[in-house]
Amino acid sequence: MDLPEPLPEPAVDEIRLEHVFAALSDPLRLEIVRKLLLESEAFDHSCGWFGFDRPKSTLTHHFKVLREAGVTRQRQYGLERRSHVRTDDLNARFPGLLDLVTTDKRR
Amino acid sequence: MDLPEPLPEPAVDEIRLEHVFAALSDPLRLEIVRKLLLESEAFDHSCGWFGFDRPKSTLTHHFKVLREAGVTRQRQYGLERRSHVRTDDLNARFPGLLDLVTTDKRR
DNA sequence: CACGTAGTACGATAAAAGTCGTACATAGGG
DNA sequence: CCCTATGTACGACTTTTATCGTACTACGTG
Repeated sequence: MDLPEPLPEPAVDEIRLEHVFAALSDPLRLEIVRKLLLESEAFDHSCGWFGFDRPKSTLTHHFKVLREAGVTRQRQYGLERRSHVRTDDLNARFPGLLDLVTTDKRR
Repeated sequence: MDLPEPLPEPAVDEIRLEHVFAALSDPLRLEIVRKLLLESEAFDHSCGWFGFDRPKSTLTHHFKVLREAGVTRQRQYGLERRSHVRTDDLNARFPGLLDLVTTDKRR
């Protein structure tokens, strides 16, 4: 089955550890990635799904930061732009990193 | 053998993942931690040891950020303030994170 | 076609972070 | 005592990041 082309993103070997750390150092983006990992492994989600109480322009900004750091992959489905975590790529490059995100205890 | 008291630092269970990510998202601080891990596991080092071409005030700032995030522990030895990575604490809280720092390939 | 929706680029603003010079405190040695 | 060295707090400046409103584009539906 053909998927739409992903939006521009770094190649696997271009993903920089400090860029990934920077992307995940914001609490909102950390929560986005955690939610993607824990609650939606099988399929993508558009921006609206996350239920964050933020203007769309703010969420657009954060999704772009995650994509440009190489943490997420985004594809356009008609009106919707869906994201999921580049789990295989990140596990190849930084094994265990995503486990830290899912197991970190929140207040 | 008595060591000097560490400078103020967060308790193990107060260390926040996003604070650690933020501390390690700066290339200079990432390099400081990597160097501490790879080249000096057995003993502490003062600021001068790292050989960074930066003013002392800049290095003081970065060492403080690392300590306040809970990544490093600093102790005062006479004139010198020596740092090492809180390896046991970080491995307990975020297993595998420090491995990512040491194995990350640099340009 | 019109309309509603998703999502964006742009720009403005505010906040945060990084850089570094300066003057200072402290420690240690002679 | 003086001198040197380590390292800092403070403040100023620059850069980066976060927030969000606005106007817009593109898509899907009727």
